[in-house]
Amino acid sequence: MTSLGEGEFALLDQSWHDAITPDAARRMLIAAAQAFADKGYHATTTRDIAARAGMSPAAVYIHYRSKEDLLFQISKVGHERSLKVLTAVQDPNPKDRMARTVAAFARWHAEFRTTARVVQYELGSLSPEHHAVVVELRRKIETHMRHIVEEGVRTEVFEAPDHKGAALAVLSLCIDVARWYRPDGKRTPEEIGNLYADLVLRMLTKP
Amino acid sequence: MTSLGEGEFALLDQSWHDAITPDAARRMLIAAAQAFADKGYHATTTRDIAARAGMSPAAVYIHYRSKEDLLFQISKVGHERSLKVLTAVQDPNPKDRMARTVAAFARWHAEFRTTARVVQYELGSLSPEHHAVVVELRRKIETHMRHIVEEGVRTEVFEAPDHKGAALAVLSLCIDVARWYRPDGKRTPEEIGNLYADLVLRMLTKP
DNA sequence: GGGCATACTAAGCGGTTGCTTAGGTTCTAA
DNA sequence: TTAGAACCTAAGCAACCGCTTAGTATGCCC
Repeated sequence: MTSLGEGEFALLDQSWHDAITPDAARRMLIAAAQAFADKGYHATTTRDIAARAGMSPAAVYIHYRSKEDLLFQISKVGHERSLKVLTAVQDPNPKDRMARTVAAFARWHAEFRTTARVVQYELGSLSPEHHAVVVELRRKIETHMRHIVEEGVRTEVFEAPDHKGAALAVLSLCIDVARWYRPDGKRTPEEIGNLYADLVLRMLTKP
Repeated sequence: MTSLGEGEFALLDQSWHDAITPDAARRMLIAAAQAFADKGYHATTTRDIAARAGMSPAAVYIHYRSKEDLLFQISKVGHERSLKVLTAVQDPNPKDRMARTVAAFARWHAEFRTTARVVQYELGSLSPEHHAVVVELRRKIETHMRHIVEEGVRTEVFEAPDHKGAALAVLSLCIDVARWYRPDGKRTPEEIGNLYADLVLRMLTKP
């Protein structure tokens, strides 16, 4: 329901710069992402997207096949980004690895809340073929988190009766940041990441 | 995308029995709740709701002013139910109180996933007036959880540098159950409640 | 300058949307 | 037996949807 405009656009424009060209196509995609995050995919019209991008309704179809294609591009690249953020951390210490991973993943869901909301809440609107592509990326995310939990349990620093359930809960906690985070709130994305890293370590660490 | 039909309908019908009469109005509301939970408010048509309830499209408007009115009834009663579940637990021991509250709240979000999804993910589709009503109920939910955290911190069984942040994280964890829970999964709502109660106590308890 | 690809707009088409209207059926009670 | 309330349907209206078509402006190579 809220939009920050200038500052948020600049952040997203930079974020999508290497993935989407030319400029007009990227502007259209960012406009779509903001509209989808704000009102939801089905409540957003192609005229709405075009207006946000400062172009005519027909301009959408020069760069994209359909409204659903626009959603798929955002969802696919968004999922790839969040997977990259999750897997980027490498640390020999299981506790440090978990803490840094959770901090980065939770932070991403706050900082790139616009993209994250589309990634997490609009998968049901994808076509069956596109849905399958995205589900595969989500499977990788779950597997990776489960491995971090299991590494900690194996080295006896973590304690979890249900590895998969614990991994799911950790991911769930981070993902839900995209739902409640507001850019005008008093916690910065970095602070949220640190708070969550601390909470998760408490949750998992063997006493 | 999945629907269980018979069994789920019976559960919801019983759940809404005292709040919505007559029968036809309740059938319509349950049909709407299932459709909204399944596909989202904006992707659901009034013809779709009527068909699920086994009636003609015009029948919707005998019992409800508009499609948005249907959403408001579900959202309002749903919020009241989840607040009641949260506040029902009374226990002199802060740890037991938190454990039982989290277990009940998380369990509710699994068991009544259909209602919970509408409650948690469709607030943005309410009219400004109806949105305000629901936001007030949400404020009460947050306040209540913060008080439970603060009671534990005061009696020195919990440890949390940021009371409000911790309460938000606990609620967030429970709420997100509505997103990932599947009735055909291997964990029962009760098991999820117990798992989550354990995780939250570990998160908050002073070592 | 001429030929041509790229990027865009104005206008609008067929289909769907939320909702209304006019009318019919069933039930209760005097 | 009949008046009237409650409940439901068939048909359809105005507005809006995603998307297409026909045509225009701009830049680039020869």
